[in-house]
Amino acid sequence: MRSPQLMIKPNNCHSCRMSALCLPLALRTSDLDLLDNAIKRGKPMQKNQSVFYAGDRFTSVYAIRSGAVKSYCITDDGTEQVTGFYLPGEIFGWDGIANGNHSNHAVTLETSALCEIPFAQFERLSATMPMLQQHFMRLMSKEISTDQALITLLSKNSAEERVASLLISLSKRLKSQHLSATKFRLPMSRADIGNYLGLTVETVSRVFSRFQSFDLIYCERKEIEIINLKRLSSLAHNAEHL
Amino acid sequence: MRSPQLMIKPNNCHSCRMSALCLPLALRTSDLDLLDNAIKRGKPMQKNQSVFYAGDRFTSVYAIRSGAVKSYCITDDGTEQVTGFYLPGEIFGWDGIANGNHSNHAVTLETSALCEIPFAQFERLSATMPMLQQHFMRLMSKEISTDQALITLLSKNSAEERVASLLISLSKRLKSQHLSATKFRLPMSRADIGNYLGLTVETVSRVFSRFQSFDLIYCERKEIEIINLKRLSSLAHNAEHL
DNA sequence: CGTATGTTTGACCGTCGTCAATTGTAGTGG
DNA sequence: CCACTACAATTGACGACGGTCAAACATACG
Repeated sequence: MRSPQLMIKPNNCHSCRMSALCLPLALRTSDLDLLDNAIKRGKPMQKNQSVFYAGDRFTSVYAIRSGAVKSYCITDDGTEQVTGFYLPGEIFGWDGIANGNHSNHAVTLETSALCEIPFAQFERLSATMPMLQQHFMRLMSKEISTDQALITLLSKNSAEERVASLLISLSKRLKSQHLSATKFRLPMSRADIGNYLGLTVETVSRVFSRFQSFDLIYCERKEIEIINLKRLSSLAHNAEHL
Repeated sequence: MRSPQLMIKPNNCHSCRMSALCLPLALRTSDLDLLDNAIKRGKPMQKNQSVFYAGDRFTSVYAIRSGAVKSYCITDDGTEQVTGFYLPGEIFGWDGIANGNHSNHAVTLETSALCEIPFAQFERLSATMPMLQQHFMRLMSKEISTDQALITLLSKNSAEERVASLLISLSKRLKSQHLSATKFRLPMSRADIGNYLGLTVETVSRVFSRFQSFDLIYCERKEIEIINLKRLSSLAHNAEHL
C-alpha cells in the first residue's frame, strides 16, 4: 500500500528539498545539526489517520513531506468545521501554542509522510537563535493572513468564486513545490471542500459541473485538470493568501 | 471633545489596570521598568483617525486604554473587509510581523487612548526574557483562534446567530474589563457589523429589529441593552472565542 | 437650518440550502 | 473474481434566507 516515494527519506534536514520552507534560511550549519537531531522523521501514515486530536498536549508542529492533511475542529453544536488543508512542504499544528493544547484535530487525507518537529527544542534553541524565533512568528503570522483571506472569501464571495479560489490556491501551492499547477489529484472530498468553504456538498458538486460545462476545468472524481487557468483565476479574487 | 476619562493616564505600566493583559505576568519588576520606558503612552485620538495604514512599516503593536478600533483591509476588488474590532484592554497590530508591513488598516471608531508598544524593544528584550516571547506567541495564537471562530461563524451560522454572537462577544469582553455586560454603546456602525459578519446593512438592521420585537434586546441607535442574555447566548453558538 | 450620513422598512428576486432519488466508486468478504 | 455494501458524488425540484433596489426617516455635523 505504501507508495514508493514514501521510501525516499532524506536522512537529514540538510538534504531535504523542503528545508527552505521549514527552516529559517539564516541558520548556521552547526545550528542546523542541533535541530536535525531533534526532528523525528519518517512516520509514514495511511489515509484517515489522526496526527493529533483537539485537546492533545501541544508538543510539536509537523511538516508534510508527501500526502495531505486536513485540520478541523468540532463546534459547540457538534458539527465539524474544516479549518485548513495542508500540502507537501507546508507546516501545520500551530494551534494551541496559546494554551498548550491543540484546538484542532488533524488527519491525513491520503497516505502521507510527515516530519515531527518537537516544539520544546525550538524554544530552547530560540534563546541562542533569534532567527528561529522570528521565523516561527512569521509562520504564525502567515496562518493569520490565510485565515483572514478565508474570512473575506466567506463573507464576500459567491459559491463559484469560493471554489475557484480554492482550486487556484491548490494549484499555486503545488506549483511552488515544482508539481503540476494544472493537473493534480484533489486530496479531499467534496464534503470537505464544502465544509471548508461554507457550502453544501451539492453546491460544490454543481459548481464543479458548471465549471466543466464552461470548459474551465476537466474533472473526473478527484482527478482534476485546469483547462482555462486564466479565466478560473479571474474568478478567484481571494486566492492569493489562501 | 476629549472625554474626561482620557485624562486619567497611568504614568507607567505598573499602575495600569490593564497590564495583566498587555504584559506577561511573570515579568520581574526590573524588566518591567525596561519595558515601561519603551512604551509610548498617551496618544489620545479622536474618531476616524488612522492608527496605521496597510503597507506601513510594522514597528509597534497597540494596546487600547479607552475607546475602540476597527481593523480592515481592502480586497483585490477594492471593497473594504473589516477584520476585527478591538476594545479597551485589547492589543492589536499583529498583522505584518510576517513581512514587516501591516496588512490591515486600523482606525479609531470613537475617541480613543492608545499605548504604542514598539516591537523592536520586545525583540531585544526577548533574548533575555523567554516569558515575553512566549506571551507574544500566545497573543498571536489567540488571534488565530478568533479568526477561526469567525470562519466557523461565517460558514455555518445564520444572520441571527452571527449578530447574536457578536453582541455576546462584546458583552463578555466588556465584562472582563469590569464594564457593564448588558448595557453599552456599540462603537461601530451597522455597516461595519454587517461587513465583519458577512451581511448587508439591511440584514443587520432587520435582525436588530427582530431581536427587539422578541424582547431579547432593547436598542436605540448605538445604545444597546441586552434584556434576555440567556436566550441571546443560546443563539450565539460561536461567541466563545470571538 | 440644511446637507450628508446612518438606519429602518418594504417589495422583490436570486443564490444556495434542503430533501430526495440515482448513479458511480471504493473497499470487503464470500 | 465478483457480489455486496457503504460511501461519495451527481442531479433535480422546491423553498427560504438573505441580497438588491428603493424610499422614508433619524441623527450628526457644519
